[in-house]
Amino acid sequence: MISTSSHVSSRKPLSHPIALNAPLAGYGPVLDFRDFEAQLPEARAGQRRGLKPGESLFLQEDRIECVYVLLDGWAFRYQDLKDGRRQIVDFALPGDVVGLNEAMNAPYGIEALTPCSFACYSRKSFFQLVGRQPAMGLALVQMLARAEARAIEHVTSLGRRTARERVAHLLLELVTRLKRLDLVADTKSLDLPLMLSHVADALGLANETVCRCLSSLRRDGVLVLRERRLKVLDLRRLADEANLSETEGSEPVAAVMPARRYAA
Amino acid sequence: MISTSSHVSSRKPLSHPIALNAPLAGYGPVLDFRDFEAQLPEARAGQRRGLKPGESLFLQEDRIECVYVLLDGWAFRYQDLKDGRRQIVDFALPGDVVGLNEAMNAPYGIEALTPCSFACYSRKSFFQLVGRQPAMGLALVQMLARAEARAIEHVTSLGRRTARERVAHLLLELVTRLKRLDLVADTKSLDLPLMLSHVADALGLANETVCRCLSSLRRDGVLVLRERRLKVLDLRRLADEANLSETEGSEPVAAVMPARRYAA
DNA sequence: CGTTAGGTTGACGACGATCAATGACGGTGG
DNA sequence: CCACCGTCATTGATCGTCGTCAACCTAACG
Repeated sequence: MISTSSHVSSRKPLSHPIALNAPLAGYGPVLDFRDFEAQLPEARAGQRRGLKPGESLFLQEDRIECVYVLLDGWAFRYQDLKDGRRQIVDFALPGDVVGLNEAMNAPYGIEALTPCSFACYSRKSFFQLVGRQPAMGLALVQMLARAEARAIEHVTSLGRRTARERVAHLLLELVTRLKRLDLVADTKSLDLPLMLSHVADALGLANETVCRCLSSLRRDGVLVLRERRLKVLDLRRLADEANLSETEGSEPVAAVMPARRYAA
Repeated sequence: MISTSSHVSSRKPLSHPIALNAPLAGYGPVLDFRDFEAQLPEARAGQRRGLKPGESLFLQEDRIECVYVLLDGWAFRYQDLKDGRRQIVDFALPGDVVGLNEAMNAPYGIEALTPCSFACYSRKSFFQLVGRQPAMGLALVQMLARAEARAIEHVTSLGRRTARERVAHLLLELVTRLKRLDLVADTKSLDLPLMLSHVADALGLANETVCRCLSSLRRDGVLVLRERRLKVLDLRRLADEANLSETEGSEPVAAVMPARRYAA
């Protein structure tokens, strides 16, 4: 494991529960569906579903009836090939919604990376509830937009980036998302509940290759991996290593990462 | 070009314009947004935007205001890296909607592959119109679900399939989509307005590699590429070559492809 | 005709996969 | 407490797929 601890701190609640006039701009305060859940009257709260690391929320091919909001923990979506190889498609972090726009049978499975807690809604009640909270409709669109942007970046990574760039890019993405969610205490140090095999399966690489890339990034002073805890020493460098797309370079990354160089 | 002709036949209208009680099942009759457009009273029709092959609807990084429905032609979404490499993220076929859930700035550009015609709507009026046509809300969700499934397959392809498998998989995907849209006259022969470089950029390969894969698939009797027109000789074989995901094998593919073996 | 864009084929090299051995760590049971 | 085991990380050696470079071909077009 890159990280020993498989727990993810439950975050602090927002100061004011829901910003009703959230700006449409993509990079305003983050609304996520944990707020949605917090807002609901008791009776409306979704049924809970807890998962231990390694357990599945549903399997590829399962008929899925529900929309799930990940309240706490990390999970991932994956797809298996007939020949047994696995591809991790996306990581789900607290606030992410899964099972939203599938047809009948999910083309992927969901597996917990840490202990997870999901809220489950029938499609119907989910949309009813969203309809009742106008800000949540907006949040939903924003979330889908971010998920799609990530999917696109993922395709680009696998298609056009070297192994080292892919690793750097994934780490950068995760750091960025965690920051958005206020899940990183310290800017530089964070727990990723990932094994080499998860990173490898996400990036279309072999475990050994990921290991070598991490080692070389460490040798080059970009990060430290000690006692199974990842410290990013130099975010700017990491971004350089990631060979970002033209869009990525500009706003979102910059907005989330105050340019912070060597000087501690 | 794999295909000489860059025109795409405009399809026949549905016999009955909109099936209001479309089954929720993913594989019922295909509703697409060309119907939506056809249904609108004159005054509501979106403004038209025509594109010639190679022209862009918008560029990566552009602020996009509109939702676009592709009425006719082929286009593709792409992303450029800082070092100049390009990745094609997705192909858009008639009936596809683009620009739907972006935040402010598109993380990708759109370029026409054939002469294209788009209908443009402001976000607001698009959602109003969709709200007025209940079946279209359903169609929208189905379309998004299919697009997401494709994105996932794309990630899996790039991550875990060999060059040959990727090429077979892409061809299969395109054949399947064209059939769904009634855009293939003959089962076995079809025009793909693609150059090697498009396939290569979509699959994260070099032009030469794509060329070699196509040649070898031809040698092996899976397809024919004569006078720049692609004929698929053996869909079943093609599906075998594609190393499908566990889900893909079953329904959607099978439903669209009547099992058709060697015997002509 | 010459020019150009794109397709095809071969030779070669590099990046990353695979195979294998070893190390580090945690858990379990004697 | 220590021996044993299983899981995962690490490192080295070798191999294969695919990218790169280069030459040539073909078709379209002025």
